Amino acid sequence: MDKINLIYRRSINVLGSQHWWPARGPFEVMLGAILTQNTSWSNVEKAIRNLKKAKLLSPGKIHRLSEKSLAGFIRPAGYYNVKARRIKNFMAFFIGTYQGSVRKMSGKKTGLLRRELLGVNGIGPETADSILLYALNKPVFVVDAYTKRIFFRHGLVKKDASYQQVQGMFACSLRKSARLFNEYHALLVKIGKDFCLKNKPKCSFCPLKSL
DNA sequence: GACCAGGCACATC
DNA sequence: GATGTGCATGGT
Repeated sequence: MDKINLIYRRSINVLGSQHWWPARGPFEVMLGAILTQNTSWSNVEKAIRNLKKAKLLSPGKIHRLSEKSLAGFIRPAGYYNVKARRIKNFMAFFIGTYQGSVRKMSGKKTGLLRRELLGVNGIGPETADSILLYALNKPVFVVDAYTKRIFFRHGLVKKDASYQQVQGMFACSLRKSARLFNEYHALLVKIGKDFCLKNKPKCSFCPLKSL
């Protein structure tokens, strides 16, 4: 068995199923995907809570909200001015193209939709793929900083590997399943947070030790 | 106080 | 195509 499958098997055997994404419903997931850019999820939760408390958790309401006002609500998530602009850009696209309907958006072919998402200023490959996988249940692998770091330390990719290169590796080795991609990515984040830290890796406790 | 967190766009060479 | 920089809060 190849190493990519081996890492998955070992991770899920030791850590168990992770039950991602920690948000309620596809719309919150899409919002969270932008809010969590280079930011911990606990801060994202605070931002979403603020919007929820103000009863603003809908595409139309956020679309009508001023950028400045939105920035105030999402402040705890950091980069609040940039993210407010990015969220507004996304809502304009979501409402303009799909009338704010997750069902309509989900009906589009995955490849085309990915291109459209990447066309929105503020949505890059990871955010687009997070939306596709975690909000719309499309079989697209999400590559993030943890994924790259773990795979680099296991000698599977070069340090400067591109997003596409890493994503391609998964596509080659794994069956194309949203459920599997979801679980695998969630496990990598768990391992990244708990063991594969940036400067102080705790390799001796890592489930992937000796792989 | 330093370091880190589920990126991205933009400028510059 | 590669490399550098700004964006910002909150937890450890």
